[in-house]
Amino acid sequence: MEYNFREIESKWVSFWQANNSYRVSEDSAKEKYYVLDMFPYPSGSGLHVGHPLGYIASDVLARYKKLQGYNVLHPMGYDSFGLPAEQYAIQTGQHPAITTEENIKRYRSQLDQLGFSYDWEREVRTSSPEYYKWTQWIFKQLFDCYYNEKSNKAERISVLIEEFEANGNTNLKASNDCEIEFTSAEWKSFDSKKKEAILHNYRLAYLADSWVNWCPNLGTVLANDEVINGKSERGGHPVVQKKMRQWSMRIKAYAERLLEGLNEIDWTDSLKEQQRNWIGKSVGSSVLFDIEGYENPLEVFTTRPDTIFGVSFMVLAPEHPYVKDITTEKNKEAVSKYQKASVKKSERDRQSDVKTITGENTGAFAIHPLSGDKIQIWIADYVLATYGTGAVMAVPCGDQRDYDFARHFDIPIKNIFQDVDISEAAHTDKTGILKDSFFLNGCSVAEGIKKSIETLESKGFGKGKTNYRLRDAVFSRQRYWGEPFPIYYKDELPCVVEDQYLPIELPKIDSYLPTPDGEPPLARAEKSSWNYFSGDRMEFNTMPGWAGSSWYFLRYMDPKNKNEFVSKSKSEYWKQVDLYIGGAEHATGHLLYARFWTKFLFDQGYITFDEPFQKLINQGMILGKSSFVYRIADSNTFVTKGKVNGKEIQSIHVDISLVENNKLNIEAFKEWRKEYANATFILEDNGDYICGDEVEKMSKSKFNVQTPDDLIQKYGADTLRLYEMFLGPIEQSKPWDTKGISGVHNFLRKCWRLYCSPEGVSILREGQDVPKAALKTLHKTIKKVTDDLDRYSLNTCVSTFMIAVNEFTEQKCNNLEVLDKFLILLAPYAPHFCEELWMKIGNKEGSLFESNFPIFNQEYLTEDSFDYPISFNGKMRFKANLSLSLDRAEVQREVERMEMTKRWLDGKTPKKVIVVPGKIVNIVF
RNA sequence: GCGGAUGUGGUGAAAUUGGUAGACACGCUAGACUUAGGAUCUAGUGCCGUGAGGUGUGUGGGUUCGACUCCCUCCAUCCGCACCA
Repeated sequence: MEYNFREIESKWVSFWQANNSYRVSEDSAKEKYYVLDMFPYPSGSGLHVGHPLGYIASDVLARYKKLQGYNVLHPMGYDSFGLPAEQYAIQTGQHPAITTEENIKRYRSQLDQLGFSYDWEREVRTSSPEYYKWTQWIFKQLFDCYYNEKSNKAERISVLIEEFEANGNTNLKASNDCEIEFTSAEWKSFDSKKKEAILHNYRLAYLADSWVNWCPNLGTVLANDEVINGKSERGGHPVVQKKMRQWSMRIKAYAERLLEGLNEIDWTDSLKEQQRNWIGKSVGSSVLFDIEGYENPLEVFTTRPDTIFGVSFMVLAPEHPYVKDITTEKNKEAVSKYQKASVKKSERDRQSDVKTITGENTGAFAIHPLSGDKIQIWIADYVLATYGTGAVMAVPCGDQRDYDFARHFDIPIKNIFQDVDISEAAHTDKTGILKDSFFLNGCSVAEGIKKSIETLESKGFGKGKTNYRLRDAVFSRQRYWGEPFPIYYKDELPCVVEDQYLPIELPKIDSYLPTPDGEPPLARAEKSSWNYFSGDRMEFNTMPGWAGSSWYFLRYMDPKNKNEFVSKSKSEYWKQVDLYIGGAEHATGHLLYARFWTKFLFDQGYITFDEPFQKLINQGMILGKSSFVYRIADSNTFVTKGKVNGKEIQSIHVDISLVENNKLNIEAFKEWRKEYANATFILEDNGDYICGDEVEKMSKSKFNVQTPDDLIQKYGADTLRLYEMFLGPIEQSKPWDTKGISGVHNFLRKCWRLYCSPEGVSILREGQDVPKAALKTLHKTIKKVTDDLDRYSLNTCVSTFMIAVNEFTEQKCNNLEVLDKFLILLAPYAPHFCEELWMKIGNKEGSLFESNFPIFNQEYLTEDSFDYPISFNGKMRFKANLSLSLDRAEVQREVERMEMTKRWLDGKTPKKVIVVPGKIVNIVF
């Protein structure tokens, strides 16, 4: 074999390892470039072909930037805390650390096979104590900070305490859930327990009794982004609402900055839009309604305060705290029945039941703050307790949901829009002129909103307000395999562990299940099993999966630092990630949380940038291509695709390893399953059995999973790298189909022949006169590849390489100078292949990657003539080679003189002739 | 329902600021060579038509000398959100 990829690839992998070729360090003489992959969870099944897509892309770009002279940081690590290892531990009793270690080894060997240029000395693992020490440390900083809305950043709790001591909390503007107001004197009179409880309402990491998504099957709570359509993201188990004391992160405080920050970063619109949606900002007003015979006013949030005179009833969430107090005796029974029913409903049920209108009248009345009218108060579960104030003012003429509710329960509908018919539906557009609205009469929507807020504020019945859908993130999990909290309890009061005792390591326990009384697994640990123990007990919860992944990109900069999570000088050198590649499924989880932590660390001055990922590319999902055989119903006879017509058949998934280019390997198929051993076949006329195919998600049950290992075995890593890039644009989802991989492999072989004789000896010559054609091909290729890489168009580069090799082959090019440069162009894609040829053609020492990326020179591409497409009425008819020195008029004259032109004009006179020099001629007649 | 993305040959796709639609591959057809290999080489391959030619980038319209590209309408597929007040 001429091109022995197996030998070559293992040779260069060991060379790179032996020479530490990819070790990087800070170098102020060079400009930095930080390329990052989303690190994987090391699962037991290893890498599938979808993973490397992003890794190959980032590796190509990392190598390209390195050749261009950048100091490239390109690290890799493992998000190694996670459920599967723990589930496995529960089943087998084996410590999850052991399983994790094994899985990581497998991942590492798969990654090594692909020839990535990672600096493995910088590897991080979220589950290693050296790493999670700093996750715990960051948690401590969050615990010790609150969000000051005046300075618009996180500040220390000590600053807050000073403020409390000086002024109480009356003038404070800070994100909190504190329900009481107190003066400086009152603060001082509180005992330490009460003080701590109050401070807790301000901390960015805090304990609170909150409604959480509880997944009984997983035995843990889940964050909102881990719940999809009422089921757990992992495993698809049902999720119910439960009130529990949990650690939370006050991410809501950052809602506005997380929203604004999106304008500064280069992410796709769809991703930014998803985050905007998730944050869910709405601007409006809060309005206070007095309740007849009740001391507290009812606060609602509305985005349409201009429609305040259209209010015809109020609706509270069934869980609203006022309900029990204000419901009249007569309505008590019905209301409490309704409440009970809605608590039982899971969020999923509430969602799927959008069409059914339900609700119950409390019998109480609110007083309209501006008109003084009496307004019925209802409860209904379309109002969510967790959004806004859990209460709405219903304006049926302007809101379809309120309209339907009013119709259903026969509540009067007041029309406050001029010349608008609301007999069939509400007027939901933000248009129209108000009427029957006192001082708002004649106002447009925008004027009405402004004026109504002014009036409400001046009368003390409300004020302008912005609401966010984003909720604080639950931060504890009732699990073993996660970061322990640096927290112990004294009299059930949480206390932080001093820095010197970090990390708090996971203690040994006898079983990874919850305790019989429902405590998390850590409650099983003996006091002596903890490497640090204080107070009455340690925290039994562990941190969620997103804790470690929210800051790992920073640790890569300084992975071995024992004194800081990252040194200031190193984070100042490497700064943000310049290019981040990974899947879109992290839109509202990891990518939001990482932004949040980055902003926090920025606020506290630990880093100098507040967005983690400047440019982000979402690689598309790789779908599987399944193959089918067609069995004639109730028989053991299989009919080829071309002869199915009309027969009654069953499609059966067949393992894709038995199929090549839709052609079934019949012998292998017979051996695949016992029941097929005696199968008979109806074949195509040429004797083949052709399978059907369909694009589906990759899954074991569909026999369409493709691991990179087989392909590397068969074609080599360089072929796989080129092929994955060749498939299409990186961000597009596409079916995985090995059909076509041979084309890419053949390209490498053809390229090899350009450099070497069949014996593997270089056939290149140094030439004094470099052929013009070869130079032209080379520089055309340099230009195209550089441009394409700069716009992340990785697929088109591969075509460009193919064209170049085709042209060089045709030119019989054997010029060392030209082909030497071409190797550098190709090297980011096929590093082993290029290193080998680079050495063979005479570069004896070192690695190709120490050289420089070729620079494009226009000189070699300049032509003196051009093959003009000559079109008539916009249709290209023929081509004419004309000198580029001709001006418009001269070109026109030349073209008009031509025989072909006369023929196409067919005696008619051109009305107009458009000449774009160097581009096109268009004759209009 | 709202928001985002995508629609180009038998297949993956290309066409970067409007300027030769289908590059480059796969597959297929015919042929050459070879020890009948998944090797290599040659020719062909959007569709209709023997041909000249016609036609063609999801649909219908518009702007333009010229539209895959810009504008409007509709359709389909995928993704996200969804009683959010």
